[in-house]
Amino acid sequence: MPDTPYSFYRKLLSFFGPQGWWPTTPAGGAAPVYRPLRYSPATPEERFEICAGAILTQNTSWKNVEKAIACLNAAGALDIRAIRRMPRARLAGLIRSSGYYNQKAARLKNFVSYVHRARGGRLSSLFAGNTAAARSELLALPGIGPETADSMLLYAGGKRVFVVDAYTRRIAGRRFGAPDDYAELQRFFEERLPRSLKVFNEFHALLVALGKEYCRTKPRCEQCPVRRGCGGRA
DNA sequence: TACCAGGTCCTCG
DNA sequence: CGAGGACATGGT
Repeated sequence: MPDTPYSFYRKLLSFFGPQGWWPTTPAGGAAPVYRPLRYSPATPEERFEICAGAILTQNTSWKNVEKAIACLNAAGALDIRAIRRMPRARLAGLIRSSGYYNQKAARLKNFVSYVHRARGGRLSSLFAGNTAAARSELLALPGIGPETADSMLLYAGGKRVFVVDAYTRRIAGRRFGAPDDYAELQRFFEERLPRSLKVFNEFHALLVALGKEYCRTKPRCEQCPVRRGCGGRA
């Protein structure tokens, strides 16, 4: 019997366990850590770190991003005002390990100026209001596309938004024959899942876990923990 | 050595 | 509108 998106989610959760997304740096800590079973960021600092991480991880492995975040943190620059005041070239140096550092430095600076100018320096004001409106404002910023915006809304804002990434596309295509287009694929999942922040939070993280280890470009179906119920389409 | 990684934007045809 | 390229580091 083929899985529904929700039964598929439950299998992934029981195999991999809670993923603790989005990782953030503990007070006094050196690098981000995963925090299982917390589905909304507690502090404004965590919210900002998540937004910054969402930009830094664009088409880049999280390992490289962790280093960049650790450097920012060590420089006292995991902070809206600090980044707003920092020269772009210095910021680029701090985030060097995350790749595309010139672009990403510009994107980060654009993001913090927006938060300063339009949100009085408070990210919470962005997430406190209408979600669709917040999403539009984010998408209007240079270097923030649908996945980055939705990651911010879900993991920094605690909004019930389904995040689509490359793994989601690959897995949903193979398993469900789901559409490839961002908005259509997002709706595919949102229409078929319970209205639960936990499910949206964990599901995306679990798809990344499956995509990294098993449902890769060259899939490892023999070892896949959820091969039963998989259509195995292109 | 190539290829890939928790994308986005720009340019062509 | 869709394909193709630029952006860049670090791991396998």
